[in-house]
Amino acid sequence: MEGKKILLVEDDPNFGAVLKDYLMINDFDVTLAKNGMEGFEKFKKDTFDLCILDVMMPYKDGYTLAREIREKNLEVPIIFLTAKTLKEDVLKGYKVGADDYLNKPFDSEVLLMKIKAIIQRKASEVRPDTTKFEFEIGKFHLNSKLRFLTLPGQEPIKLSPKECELLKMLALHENDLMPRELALTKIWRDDNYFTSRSMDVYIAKLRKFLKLDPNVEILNIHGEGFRLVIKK
Amino acid sequence: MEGKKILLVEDDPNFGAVLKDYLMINDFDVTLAKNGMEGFEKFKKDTFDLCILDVMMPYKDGYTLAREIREKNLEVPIIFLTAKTLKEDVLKGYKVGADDYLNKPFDSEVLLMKIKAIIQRKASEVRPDTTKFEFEIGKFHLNSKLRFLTLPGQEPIKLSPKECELLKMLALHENDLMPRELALTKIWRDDNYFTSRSMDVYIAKLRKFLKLDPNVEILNIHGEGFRLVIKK
DNA sequence: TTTTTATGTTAATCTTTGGTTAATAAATTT
DNA sequence: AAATTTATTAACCAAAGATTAACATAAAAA
Repeated sequence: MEGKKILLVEDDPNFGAVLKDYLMINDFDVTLAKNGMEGFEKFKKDTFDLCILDVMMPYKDGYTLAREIREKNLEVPIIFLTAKTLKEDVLKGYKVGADDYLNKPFDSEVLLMKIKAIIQRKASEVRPDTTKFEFEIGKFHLNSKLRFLTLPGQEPIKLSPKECELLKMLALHENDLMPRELALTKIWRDDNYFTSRSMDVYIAKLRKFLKLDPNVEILNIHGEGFRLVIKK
Repeated sequence: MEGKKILLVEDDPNFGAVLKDYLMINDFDVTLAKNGMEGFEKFKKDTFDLCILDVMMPYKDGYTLAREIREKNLEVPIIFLTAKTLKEDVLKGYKVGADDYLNKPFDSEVLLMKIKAIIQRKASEVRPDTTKFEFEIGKFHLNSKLRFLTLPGQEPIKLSPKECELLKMLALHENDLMPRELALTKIWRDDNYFTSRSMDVYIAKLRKFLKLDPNVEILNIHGEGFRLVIKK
């Protein structure tokens, strides 16, 4: 149970900091974001065991964020925090795929118990690969479990593990920056000159595959990373 | 979702009857017990998809009942109903292995949502199907109990235990990835270089058998496992 | 502009994994 | 105990995958 990663999205800075500290004292590795936007950015850049989302937030509320998170990851447990006790809100939360619901003010010990129960449950699930593994990339379809890339009417292209993981990571950030560092640390598990060059070789390979659809391309953002653009 | 069996244990006859009716209107098959004792008797006599237990009951309270139920069944989801909002009670509930917690009076629609969410979740958990022993594999028929692989008009092929288990595991994952590791841990009960090579030998044997139907083949997914593809 | 750094690309090399056959060992049956 | 079946291990080769080197170009910094 130690060192499980929690993404905490809470706009109230005081409450957020207190809750973060409380969770960290209890051996969780907590990342705090102060709004939905930031929360989603942080979610994309790391892998979490649990998300705790405040419902009421400016710009992007907890439900919207939850929906975006579910698009990228079908299994990560989500707990909502809310000041409101409105029935509609609770229902909305469950519909979006919440794992639990907690009214503010709540007892921190209860939250801790819920967190433990949920993480426990997820761990004990003998799971069929429920992580997202199918992606639409322009006219392409990527199945990252069976590792192939298909284009209607075409013979499927078999992908190597690295090709596949890299393309998947690009797809998870579609039309957005996929930082070099992210791919290197996640896929190559090391970030140095050589792994970086290796990744460039893989980018070239993917570009060759993706040429078959002129609306799809991988752009470089100098010094930052790559961007999979899909023109519609 | 229809026809799921719910065990409802509630000592208040009025409330119990109303809740039972409400759930039955919503297509659940509800068994009502009016105390912990009766609840446990009924639990043992049937198989339920969910238990809803009132916490405050004479003779045997909800927690005690939950513990007894957990002794018999580690899987079945349990929801507690309670009039009290005491923290200790909620914590106690989670410790006993509750899936959720609901304060009375509660909104029936929220309960319904929770029930659906919980049953959904359980349904998506895979249970390895140990019972199934007959498989159609292209033109072949596999009986993994008698360890026969038959092709219409052909002499049945006798399979050795390992051949048979491996083919069965492939068939259970038909057209999908059967991870190396899975077969090794389940069939060989060990995952090392030698068992892995042994498995490769068995894959070769199975391929030889399966050659008789050109629409069936075992593909390798490099570094991951194998895939039994059946072209239709 | 010049210099440096980052990226694009191809091909050669190295490493890991898998396919296959055959030899041995272990278990089961006769 | 001999024969037979089943399972493991070895050996060798092929294929797939990953890295590195080499050289080119593009972008940013000096």
